[in-house]
Amino acid sequence: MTIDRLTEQKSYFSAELLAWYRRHKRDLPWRRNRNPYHIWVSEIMLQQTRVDTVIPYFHRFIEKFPTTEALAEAPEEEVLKAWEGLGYYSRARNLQTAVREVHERYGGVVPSTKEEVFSLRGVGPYTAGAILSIAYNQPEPAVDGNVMRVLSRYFLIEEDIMKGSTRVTMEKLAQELIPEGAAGDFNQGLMELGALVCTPKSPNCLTCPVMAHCAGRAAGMEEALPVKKKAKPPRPERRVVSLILGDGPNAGRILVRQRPAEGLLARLWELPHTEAPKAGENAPEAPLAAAAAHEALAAALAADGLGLGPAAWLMHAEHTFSHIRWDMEVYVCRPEPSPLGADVPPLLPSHYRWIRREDMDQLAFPNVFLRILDTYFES
DNA sequence: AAACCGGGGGC
DNA sequence: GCCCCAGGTTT
Repeated sequence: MTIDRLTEQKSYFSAELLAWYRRHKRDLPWRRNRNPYHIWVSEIMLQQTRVDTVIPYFHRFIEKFPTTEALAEAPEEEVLKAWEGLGYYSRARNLQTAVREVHERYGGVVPSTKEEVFSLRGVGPYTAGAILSIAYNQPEPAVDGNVMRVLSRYFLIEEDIMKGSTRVTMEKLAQELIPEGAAGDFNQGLMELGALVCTPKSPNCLTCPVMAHCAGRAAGMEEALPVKKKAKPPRPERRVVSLILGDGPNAGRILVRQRPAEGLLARLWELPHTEAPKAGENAPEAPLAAAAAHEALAAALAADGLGLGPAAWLMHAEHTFSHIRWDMEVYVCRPEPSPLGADVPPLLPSHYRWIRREDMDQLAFPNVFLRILDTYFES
């Protein structure tokens, strides 16, 4: 009786990849122990974010919130500040929500069953598998972008990896491949191979531990895989931004506001800004007239009870999110002189605040506003 | 299934 | 400029 070819290809892959990982694994901060909380934090930070970006954030975060209890008890604004610049801020708020749940329901111990881990806020199929396999060495698959790329090449799978059904197929396959008793190392090896060898472009097949049985390589398809439908381009939005300098008791301060609790950049702080009138269909790239910019800004601020004085153009800024592209013109402004005199500034809605530059240490700003403020303060 | 949700690095 | 990254939630 002969072992069929697919079975041989699988067992070869499992054994060689595991051995390769144990020889080549990088020394990463979250690999220094098996603290489930550390593993968890690292996996949330690593969602859609590169290892090199995460490392300094991980160190600072664990230093500031060393335990689930510390994170559960921290003010949300401190957590957001620690996340500032990482993006996808719902990850931070969901993580704190989930940690509080771990305290209320599981006595502060990160649970170790699939149902319980998966039910935690911000923990989906990938992260649940990662926590269970890496922290608890349970034989659960952890299929991320790296794993889909590696498996699609090695097994020559041409399904669109953007489809949910493909991920399910990959999870079944990945689970079958886990060597007995080595789920954590194997899953990390799969991702490590994707990050270091089986890269999206120009994979280093000649150094790959499983090249000998790689069907994608044998077919000359490694560069064409995985098959992935193209994403829609982000829709453009033209925005006008105000950097408002205070006078009277607010001299030396700038006006900032906190974003709503839901939606884009939820609860982060920003310079007041508003969407500018759409450019005409026939001239979408025409520069926005200064007068039109001031009018839009003044109208938006008037709705919050603040009058806007003259404005001087400062800079252009662009920022691209996954689904929106902000095309911004920034103006330096003064408040409209108060009818009661400069010593009695008008009352502001509670989500606005006059701050000094030092106060920014306490508030989380999206990177695009940090860049604008840096430019202003350095000029 | 598609949209929403950031930001940066590599080429 | 484009891709895509140790994805999850909502609609």
